[in-house]
Order: sequence, then C-alpha cells, then structure tokens
Amino acid sequence: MPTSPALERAAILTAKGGRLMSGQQVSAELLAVVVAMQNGAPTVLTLGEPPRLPAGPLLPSHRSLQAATRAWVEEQTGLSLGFLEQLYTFADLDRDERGGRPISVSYLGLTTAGRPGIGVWTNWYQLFGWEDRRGLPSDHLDPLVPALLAWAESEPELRRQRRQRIDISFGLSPHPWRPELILNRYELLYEAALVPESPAADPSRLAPGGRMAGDHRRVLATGIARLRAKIGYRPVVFELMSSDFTLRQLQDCVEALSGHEVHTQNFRRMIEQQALVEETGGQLADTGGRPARLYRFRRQVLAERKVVGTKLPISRGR
Amino acid sequence: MPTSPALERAAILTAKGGRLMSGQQVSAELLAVVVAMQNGAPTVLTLGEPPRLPAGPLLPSHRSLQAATRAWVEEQTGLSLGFLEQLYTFADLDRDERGGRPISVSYLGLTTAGRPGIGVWTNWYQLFGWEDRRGLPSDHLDPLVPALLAWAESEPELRRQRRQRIDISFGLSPHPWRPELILNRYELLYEAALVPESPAADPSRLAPGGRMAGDHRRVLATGIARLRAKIGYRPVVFELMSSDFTLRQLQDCVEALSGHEVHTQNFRRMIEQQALVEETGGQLADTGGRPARLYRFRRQVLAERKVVGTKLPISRGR
DNA sequence: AGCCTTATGCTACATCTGAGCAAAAGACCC
DNA sequence: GGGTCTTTTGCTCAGATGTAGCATAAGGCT
Repeated sequence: MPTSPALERAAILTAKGGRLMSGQQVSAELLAVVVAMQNGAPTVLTLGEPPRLPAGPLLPSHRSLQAATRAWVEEQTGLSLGFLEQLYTFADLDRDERGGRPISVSYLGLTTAGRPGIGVWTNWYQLFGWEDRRGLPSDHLDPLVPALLAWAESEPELRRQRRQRIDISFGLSPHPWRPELILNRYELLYEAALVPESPAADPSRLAPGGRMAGDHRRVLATGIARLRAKIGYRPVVFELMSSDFTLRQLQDCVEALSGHEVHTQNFRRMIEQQALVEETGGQLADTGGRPARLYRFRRQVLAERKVVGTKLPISRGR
Repeated sequence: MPTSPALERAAILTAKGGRLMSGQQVSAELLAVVVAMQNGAPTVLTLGEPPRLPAGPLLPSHRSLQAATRAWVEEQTGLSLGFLEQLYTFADLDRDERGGRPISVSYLGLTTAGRPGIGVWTNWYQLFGWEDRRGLPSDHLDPLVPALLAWAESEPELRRQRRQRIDISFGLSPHPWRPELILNRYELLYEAALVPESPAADPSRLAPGGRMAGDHRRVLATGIARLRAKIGYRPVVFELMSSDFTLRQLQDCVEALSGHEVHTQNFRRMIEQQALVEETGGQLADTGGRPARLYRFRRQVLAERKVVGTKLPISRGR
C-alpha cells in the first residue's frame, strides 16, 4: 500500500506526465435513485431489507455512465426512465463494510411506471419521516429540534455554528422551511446521532424513518434534494405524471414531492403564465366538488425549458 | 469482454445480490478545475501544451475524493484551495485515446494564490473567446451565430430544435445572454463542428479559443458554468479576492467571471443589503477618481450562507 | 477654478410574489 | 327544489424585488 508521502508524490508526478496512471484499480458502480408516484405518494425503488438502492457495475459494453444506468435499470426492472441525471459520486474509504472501495456514481431517475420487475416502491416518508410537513402549521416545530439543540449545546466551541445550521436547515425563528435542504437536515441528524446509522446512535430517541443499507439513505437524500430543487425551475414534475391530469393532481404531486402545501391560486397562475400545459377538452367529475378540466403537458416546452427553466411556486408553505 | 446480454444480465444479477460486484476494474482519476484571478483576468491552472487540467489518481491513502483532490493539488502546486466542490464524473468509452477507461471525477477549486509550483494560469477567454461580452452592446450578435444557424438549417428534421437551442444558449431575439450557459454553447459549437476537437471540424472557420487535451475543454466549461451560476447565489467570489478590496474591484471580479457588465449602483445596493462586507476604514486613492472605501468580507456569513445563499446581480447586461 | 473620473446616494417604475376575496359548478342532503 | 358542502376558477392588492436612470460627492489634473 503506497501510503508514504514519497510514494504518493511519485504517483502524482507520474500522473503529471499524463501517460501512466498508477492509481488504485477500483470497481465502478452505478447507484440509482428511481422515483415514481404511487397512489399519490412519492416513492423510491428499493430492494431487500434493509432497503437498498438498485446498483449495478459499470461494464465495458456501456458507452457512458448515463447509458449504463439507463440500460440496466430498464432491463432489471422493466421501467423506462423519462429523466435521468447524474447526482454525485461517492468513494469515501469507510463507506464499504467489506474493505473494498467501490466508487459509486449515483443517478436520479424519474418514471411513471407501475409495478417494477423486481424491488418495491418505498414511500419516501417512511425513510424520512420528518420531511413531510403537509397538514402541519407553518410554524410547526419538529420534535427533533430539542434533541438537536441539546447536541449543539454539548460542544461549546461549535455551539454557534451548529445552532446556525440547525436554524437554517430546520427553518427555525426567522428562516423558512426549505424542502430542498433535506440533505442538510439528514447530515445534522447523523452528526447528532439521531439516526440509527450514526456510529453513536442512541436507540431510545431517533428520528422517525427506517435505515437503509450502507450510506444509501444519504444517497437518497441527495436525490430528493436535487429533485425538490429541480421541480422549482425545470419542468420535471411532468415526468412523474400520467399524460392527462387536472391542475389539482399536478399540485398534489408537487406538494407530495416537496412535502408541504402551496397556494392553489398562485400555483395555477404560475402554470398558466408559463404555458406549461394545454387543455385536453376533457373533464374529471369525481373531484368531490366542481369538476376539473383535464390538461396535458405541452411536450414542446421540453426543448426550450430543458435549457432555460420554468418556475413552480414550491417555496413557502401556507 | 462480456458484451452479450446474457453475460451482462449475469453481472447485474450478481450485483443485485449485493455481495460481489463483478464489474470492470477501472482506474479512478481526479480532475481539477482550479480557478484564480490574475491581473484582473479569470484564469485556470493548466499544464503543458496543449493545455490540460491537472489530474491525479485516487490512492488508497485518500480518505475521500474531496480530500484526495485537495491533498494533491496543494502538494503539487503549493496552492491552498479555499473552496472545493465536486463537479461531474466522466467515464465515456471514447474519451481516452489509449483505450483504457479512466473514470474521472472532476472538482472545481477556487484560490487566491499567486504563482503555482507547476503549471501556468491560463486566461479563460483564451480558451473560450466567445464568452467575454464585456464592452459589447447587449444586442451584440456573436459572429459564430450565422455558422450555427447554417448548421441548424442543414438538418430539416432537427431544424426547429437546434434553432431553439441556439436562440436560448446564445441569447438571440427575446432571450437574454446567460453566462452560465457556457456548457450549452460549447456543446452546440462542438456539434456544429466549430471547435477543433470536433470530429468533423472545419479548420477554416472555428470559434475563437485554443483546444485542450482530451475532453478537458468540456470539463472546464462545466466548471465555469458551475462557478458562474454559483456566484449568483453563494458568496464564493470572495474566495477569489484578496482580503481587502473596493466595491469596484469586487464588481470587476464578478464581471470578469461572468463575462459581462452589471449595473454598478444595483450591485452595491445588493452587496450592502446582504451585509456581505464590512468597511475596513481604509481608502484606496489611485482609482482615477474619487477614492474608494476598502471593504473586507464578513467571514461570519460563510457559516450562514453556505447553506442558504446570497444574491449577486449577475443576471442582465447593461 | 473648471473639468475630468470614479464613488456613492437616492428615486421612479415595472415585475414578481404571497395572500386573500369571491364567484362558478358540480354533489349531496333534506 | 333549495340549501349546503366541496373543489375549481377568476380576480385584486399590497409588499418585495429587480431594472434603470438622475444627482451629488470627492478626489486628480490642467
């Protein structure tokens, strides 16, 4: 094992030559966060128990990382992914129990598909119980916050900094709750030993939500964070909707993903002025109230908005 | 080479078991986009000719990808990186001439350092000549646009779509020029064979800017795009400024990075109301006009704004 | 002193955003 | 059939934000 500085330097200098890479040979793996709506709930495709994200090796036949992910997700599960985007690459030394160092390139994929060939759709909020704030008052204080604050106070040196992170991430005092900070929240809970996968976890009081294999819950949090941020400025929600839908269904989807309610009238105004949808002419009657018009995503905007973006009002809660 | 579907499936099923990854063993490499300001120009650290980005192998002694990048950039060049963030992971089959498949994890690093131990600071705009719009009228049409439009027209099927991408990326007609779309612009130029590294490049008329080794120009474009987007909502400019500066110097830096001018008064208002800086009490007299007050970055905001963000008005040109 | 330059302060105006009121249109109940 | 419920849909309004221009301050220079 070349761990001495001298050897490390030698390897670097070799690298500088641009010819030979004398680095470690590692196995490259693809990790997929595949998201779909099932019965109005946002779900992620998982395998086994404890749940893990579907993963597969990079093979010589794969043209690219993206192609690799798409190919085997589709083959393995029979799902077709409408949207696929690289998330982050993980290769920390301690993330594998078996001593190897798999380098995992994670992807976020969206689909409208139903039953997968293998695996199950797992509700996000079974894994991140504190992330669903729908129906809660906007000044709702998460029960985890006291435990977090206690953790912050336990280290006088870091007190202010930790306090700051908690305030912002969990939307305390003047800060709003921001759905896309899910990864920050997870990391705080991890550091505060409030999730079971923390080294020093206290089983008596933990955040609501089941653990996953390895660091997969972190990877999933990364994916959810990206998706929550992205629905605000790219028309990706539609990758999760069936072809015809009412504006209420669309809104429900956005609310389910972001975990909080939005202002109905403003939501519709935004959708309309962005010209994201067009009427199909149909109506849906069983809404429990006035029948709703049916809409369809204007596929044409994909070409434009892939680059420039759109705005959905997912910011504040009611 | 296991290219048959059966073998591929076998490998996947093995992966599904969660035990053994029978994937390809690859070498993992780190690619660094190290940015600094030199004499008011935005520059990137490059080695050799044609220029390439500094790269180094992932070694067993490195705790994480980020640590690896930081460690060897600092050792190799003597530069200390104030900011370091993962960009993207590249592993396309055709990106290496030598047949191997290096998997390259790219990072964006910012520094205020001066002369590097090895390598040189290369001005961005020598590599992306069309990206500097300072001093040009806001309705300026890039001379590349006709060639791009011709390319768009050459394929009747794809005409509309290409036209759309060009319009948005290059800020034609109603669209504004958006600095952070540099990667989109580069990709269009690549597809239109207007950069020398394109397979079918026509040497007679090319976009202004030297080529780099391999796909490094694409990686650099990714880094610049990230940085240009990021200065708008995170206080990262200060990682490129020396400790004391005038507001004009700060504005010059932002303008150099984004490649276009901003409205001075609004810029200052934004800086002030965000409380990003504090006066040092000093003044700088050789401004050519009224002396300017000196400011210093309020380091405290880093703790807050790392999470929540700030706003700099880099949007429109004058 | 008068003119140059840059720095700095302030104001007008269009736009966006968040939030509420109210009418429309069906279901349901009596 | 009328009243009441629900959800859908249209509209208004105030505050925040973004864009752009005018005006003054404060130095150097001739």
